[in-house]
Amino acid sequence: MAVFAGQGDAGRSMRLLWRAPGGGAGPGLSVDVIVDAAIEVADRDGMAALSMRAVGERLGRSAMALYTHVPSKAELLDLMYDRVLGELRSEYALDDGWRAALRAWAVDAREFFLAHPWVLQVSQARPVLGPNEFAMLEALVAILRPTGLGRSVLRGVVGAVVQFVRGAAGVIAEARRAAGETGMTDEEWWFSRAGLFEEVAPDFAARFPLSAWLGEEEPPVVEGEEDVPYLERDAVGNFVTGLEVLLDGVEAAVARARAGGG
Amino acid sequence: MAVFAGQGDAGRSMRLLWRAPGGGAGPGLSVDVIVDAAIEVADRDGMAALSMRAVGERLGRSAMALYTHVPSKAELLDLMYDRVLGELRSEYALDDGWRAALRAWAVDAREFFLAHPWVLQVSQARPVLGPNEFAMLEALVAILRPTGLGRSVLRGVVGAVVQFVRGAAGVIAEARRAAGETGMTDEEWWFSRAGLFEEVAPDFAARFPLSAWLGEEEPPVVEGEEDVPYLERDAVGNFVTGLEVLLDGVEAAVARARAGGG
DNA sequence: CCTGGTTTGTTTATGGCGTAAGGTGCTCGC
DNA sequence: GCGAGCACCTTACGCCATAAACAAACCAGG
Repeated sequence: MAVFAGQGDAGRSMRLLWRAPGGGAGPGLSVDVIVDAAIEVADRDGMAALSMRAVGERLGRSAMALYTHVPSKAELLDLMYDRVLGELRSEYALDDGWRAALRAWAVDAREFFLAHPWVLQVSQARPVLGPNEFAMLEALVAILRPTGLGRSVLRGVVGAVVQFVRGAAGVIAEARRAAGETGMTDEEWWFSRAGLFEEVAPDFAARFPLSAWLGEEEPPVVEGEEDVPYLERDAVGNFVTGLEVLLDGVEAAVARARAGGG
Repeated sequence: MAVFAGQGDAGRSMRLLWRAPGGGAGPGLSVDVIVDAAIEVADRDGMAALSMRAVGERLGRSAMALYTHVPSKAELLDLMYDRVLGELRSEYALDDGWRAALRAWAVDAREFFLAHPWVLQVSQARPVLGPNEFAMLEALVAILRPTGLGRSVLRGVVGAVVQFVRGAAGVIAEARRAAGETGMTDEEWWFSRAGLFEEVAPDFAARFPLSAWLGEEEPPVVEGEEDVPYLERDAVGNFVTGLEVLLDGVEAAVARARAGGG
């Protein structure tokens, strides 16, 4: 389920988020050490495997030892989330125009979400409001603001781009996780499924002709990505295509703003 | 976390998905009764509260009683997912053009996701492949195919629209859930947070000027939706704006396809 | 030096979870 | 009448987050 974080002591949580990092780097535990360990666990084994026990074990301590430094698992998640967002690039050159910059942002963000897929499972509502979340927003607005887009359209565009990238990355992330968990490649899974499919729904093509048509052709292999597995290749292709469609939409909004606004 | 379903006996799962519904409506349990009860639990209390014990209790049985009819919680989720997708409209009139139809689809889908927010937490990769999932896809393609879009662009468009709607609905759903869980309205939460914010990050406007600018103005109240809470109003506005941007992008793709394809 | 309070960690316990294993009684086909 | 199989039960295991109580290590003031 989407984990909902930050229900605990709001003040303590916010103070931890915005405090200067570092602090006492002694032999004992510290917030930073715990957050790093938790991120490693989540990166390697996924959100489902992120437990206080697992994090404690990685640090050679008990689960309860963490509670001295971190109020609860929910706040720990907030901290992990904001920490890891710091990896995102915060500036994009506009030399080649906003479209190239926004495309680069989307590709980087997709890469980021794939490196830390658990981030996609952190709730978006009532956001964490940490500094790095704002840094990410700042980067996006810096790309889009010079286009002359108004505040409300810009909000919509930012939302659409973020949702699209999150969703597209999520499909890829889940394909990878499934491959890891089942020990089955995409191809194996897909063809085993296809066999069952004919047994169980022999009239598929008649009942769902358009879906059948849509699935008829395999996704093409892009150069430099010859070893990308089946479902993921599909998802990557859809990401690239969908992103350009979305960018076209932004382009139209920009044109309208420039025509209307001066 | 996103729940990954369907790891069990693939054959049994598929057979359950594609079987004729109904069957013996005796006094005992049945797959349909269990699936309905599980959907009720998930709709009312959310994915986190969906446990075999909870479903059993709702039916006056033990948790283990369910296992006679359903192989595991994962397959139950598959069945819930496909069953509930059946609520979506499967046909959209094209009298007012594909754009109006696609907009209607998006609005309906958002409504659907808000009625069953747990659906957003079911994995998208290695899809469930139930009949109603294909029915949904069929409806979308039926809207877009007459535009003359090619297979690969159409895939990208479908993906982009679905991701966008899912993401936008997710934000709203999580805002609602948060309000319910914390017993705090969006306004209360937001203003309590804003107070902390000034204490903890007094230089916010200087560090993140663009984010500050973006947040300066409150979202307008749309007529007929005067009582929609704060964060949700914001999210709904972004949905409407973002959707039109996306539709503009699709429009550009359609124009290109018509120019190039004949 | 000692002493007392604070900090950092431990162990233990409670109530949840999914589900394996093994039991009980009812309903059929013969 | 009787054995088989079904529907359902209780129990148990190993996870989970975290509350509560306790121990050891540090530091300050005398």
